[in-house]
Amino acid sequence: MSWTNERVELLSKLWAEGHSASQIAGELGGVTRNAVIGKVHRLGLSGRAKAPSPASKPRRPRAGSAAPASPGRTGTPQPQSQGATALKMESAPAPVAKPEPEIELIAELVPMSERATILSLTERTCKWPIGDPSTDDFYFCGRVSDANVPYCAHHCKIAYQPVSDRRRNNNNKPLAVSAPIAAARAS
DNA sequence: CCCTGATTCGC
DNA sequence: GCGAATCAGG
Repeated sequence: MSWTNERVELLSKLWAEGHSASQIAGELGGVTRNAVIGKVHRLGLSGRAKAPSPASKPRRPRAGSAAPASPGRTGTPQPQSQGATALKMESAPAPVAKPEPEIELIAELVPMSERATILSLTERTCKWPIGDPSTDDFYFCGRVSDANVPYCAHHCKIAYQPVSDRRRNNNNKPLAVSAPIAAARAS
């Protein structure tokens, strides 16, 4: 697959929204996260919020051709950009930052950057449905979950509530009680 | 271990 | 230009 204008545009959009490279790769399809990262760099839209790390990164000395070369690196600072393409992207940095520190209390509020579409769900993403599946504002929680566990920690608490300890008998085993669908309706 | 992005370099 | 391999960090 090649990087068509549309794919590049979608890549730029998702990247700007804070999606991870793997998520973007998953939604684009046909590419790996490495491809996405590579493209992101080539497009020059990398380094989002990344301070110049102190000291590290001698970079791999991979055997074989050693390209020492690094003498005169002075000169052109590279203006970059020059979007000749017909991208309608409004290069709005939009700092956004991180606003919500407490997601716990807010029942169904997942940051845009973490929301998942049906296509980006994996074995370790929360599949808790949020919203009405019949509308376009529907999405899955998408936060990380343990392998093979369908929901993130937060939604597991909702999905697997103790069968109530009223019964002094015992049974500590968590039982699946209400289907998330019910909760989804309510939200 | 899982994940993240960053970088290099053969193609 | 592309992206696998690799690296470095969480």
